[in-house]
Amino acid sequence: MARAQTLSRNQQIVLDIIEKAKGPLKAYSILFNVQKKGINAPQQIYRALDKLIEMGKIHKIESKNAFVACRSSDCEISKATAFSICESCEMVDEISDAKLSKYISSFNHKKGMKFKRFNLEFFGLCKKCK
Amino acid sequence: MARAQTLSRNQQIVLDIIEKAKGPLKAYSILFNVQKKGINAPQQIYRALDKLIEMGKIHKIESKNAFVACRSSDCEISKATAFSICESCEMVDEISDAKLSKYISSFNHKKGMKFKRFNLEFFGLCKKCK
DNA sequence: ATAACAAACGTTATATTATAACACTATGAT
DNA sequence: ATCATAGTGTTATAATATAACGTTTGTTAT
Repeated sequence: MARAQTLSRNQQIVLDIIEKAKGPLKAYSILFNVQKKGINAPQQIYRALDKLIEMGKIHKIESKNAFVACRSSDCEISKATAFSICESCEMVDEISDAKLSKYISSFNHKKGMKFKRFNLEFFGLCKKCK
Repeated sequence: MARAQTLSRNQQIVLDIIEKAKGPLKAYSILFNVQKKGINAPQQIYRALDKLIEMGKIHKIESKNAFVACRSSDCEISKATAFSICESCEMVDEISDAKLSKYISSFNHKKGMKFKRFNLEFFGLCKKCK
């Protein structure tokens, strides 16, 4: 059996940094921030990121190649993610709206494809930047 | 004034390749395919791609760093894109479903952000791969 | 027609993002 | 104890994307 929720040393270090951050972090910026803790190579970061994503602890913002902590306790499996992204200040906010998520999840493609998961990214200007 | 819909030489070359392709193409695979036509550098590809995206002729599949031709004549401005992506064969299909698009477009974030555009990517197994 | 401006081009160099491969270590299950 | 699995550290390299510069072409206004 896989260890239930225990994080490995590197996973914990990477998660801590991402959770403390105000916005999305890039892999190499994480790397630079943890070199004092003895992590030296991109591989170590990417491996931790992969696992954290699998566990639903973080999400990747695909349009930015950046990573944010998951704030909505109910998406452990990360199969329905939605974000709002400010095109000016780059702020990212996770949207957890049950209705929206349910609506999209129940969408069925004509061509017979069954969806396991979706990712939705909204773009605009946040309150501040407007 | 910008030229209405005329494509430049490089833009046309790149668009042709993408339109002929059965699936999403990566920038460097486009590059390798057009070297015989005198395009030698990534810059030339990326510049064409940027313009084609602006014009709504192609879309970027963010989760794959790949590009597909736009098949739905009504998204010239590319502000509401949705794709289904097979996790096995990598097939990508543009979804144009007015109802879905309308529903998502009309979604308003609590935090006061006004959305200009969204991109939705569904993942699963296509008919063949199931 | 031509000057002025904007868009596109070609090129070299470099930055950024991500993975391959290999040997080693720690942990958990039987 | 031993076997399997997950995690680690490291070097090297692949893949994706942009910066910067000077030139050429196309469009617009005069």
